[in-house]
Amino acid sequence: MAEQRYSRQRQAILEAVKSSHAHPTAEMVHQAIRAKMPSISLGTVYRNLKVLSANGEIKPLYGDANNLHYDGRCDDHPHLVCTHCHQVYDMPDEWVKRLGPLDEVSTRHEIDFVDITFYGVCEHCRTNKTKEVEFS
Amino acid sequence: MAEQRYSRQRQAILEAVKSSHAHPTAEMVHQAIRAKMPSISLGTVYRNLKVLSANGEIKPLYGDANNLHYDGRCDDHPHLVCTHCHQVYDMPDEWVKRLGPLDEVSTRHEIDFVDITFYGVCEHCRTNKTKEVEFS
DNA sequence: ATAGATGCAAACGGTTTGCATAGAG
DNA sequence: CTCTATGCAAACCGTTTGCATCTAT
Repeated sequence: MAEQRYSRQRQAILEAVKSSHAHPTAEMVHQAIRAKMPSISLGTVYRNLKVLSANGEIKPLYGDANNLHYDGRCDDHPHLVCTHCHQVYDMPDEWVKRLGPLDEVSTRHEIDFVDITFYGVCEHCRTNKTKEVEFS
Repeated sequence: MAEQRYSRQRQAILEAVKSSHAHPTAEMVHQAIRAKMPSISLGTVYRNLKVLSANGEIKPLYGDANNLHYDGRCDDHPHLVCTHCHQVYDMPDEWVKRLGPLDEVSTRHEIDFVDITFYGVCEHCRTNKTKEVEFS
């Protein structure tokens, strides 16, 4: 791997993802950082989210079809994707443990990691029946 | 739900997804059908994949970040996404059963279904070490 | 005859990239 | 001083959409 420099922007992006509980998208990270660093470009955010993922410092979440989200927690745990508001929630890692060791899963394929994603209606949307956003 | 007509195109698309073991993307379905129905448009394929998903006749797979795949099998089973070739494989539903009943998962959120996706290197890519495609 | 479905092509939106410049080491 | 990272804007590419036409019922 080539040498890597720790720019203010990269630091801010890592910090933003780590400190957020919302599993932010690139757009959300960009908005958040702009408050303090107005000149940061969206392209820089995208580039750094890739770099940080490759470094294993953050984790991409594929569960929401519409947008790529990122998780500051890198330990293995499931998520809930709300089919109404598209928000992503952490779930207890108990459910990952129930699967047992990954090397039992297949002898033919090499399994590196699992993703468990629950889909449903989050507690907020359950009460706020008003907002009817379509999930596709 | 509004009345629905069973066009030749829709039939062909359903048939193509059901009969494929490759968890095809819209593009793949389009190519497959073009052989026998050269005039079918990609837009029609996209529209019908949505309709058929909404009908519950096929299932969208979000596990591959790059492309939306579709599964002709609608029963609940995990998949393996190869991080080298992006191919999607079926895995035994045993792993879903290990999670236990979904209504135990959360009392706060309403859980409707789970998705378990394994990531790794498929048996084919394991032996063909030559092709080094990057997964992002 | 009447709506739903199609083909075509343009538009969309999230993400990536080329390039000149800035800035970390 | 060197070479990675940035900002900007254009390009990309998978997907959606508007519209005139076709077709299943």
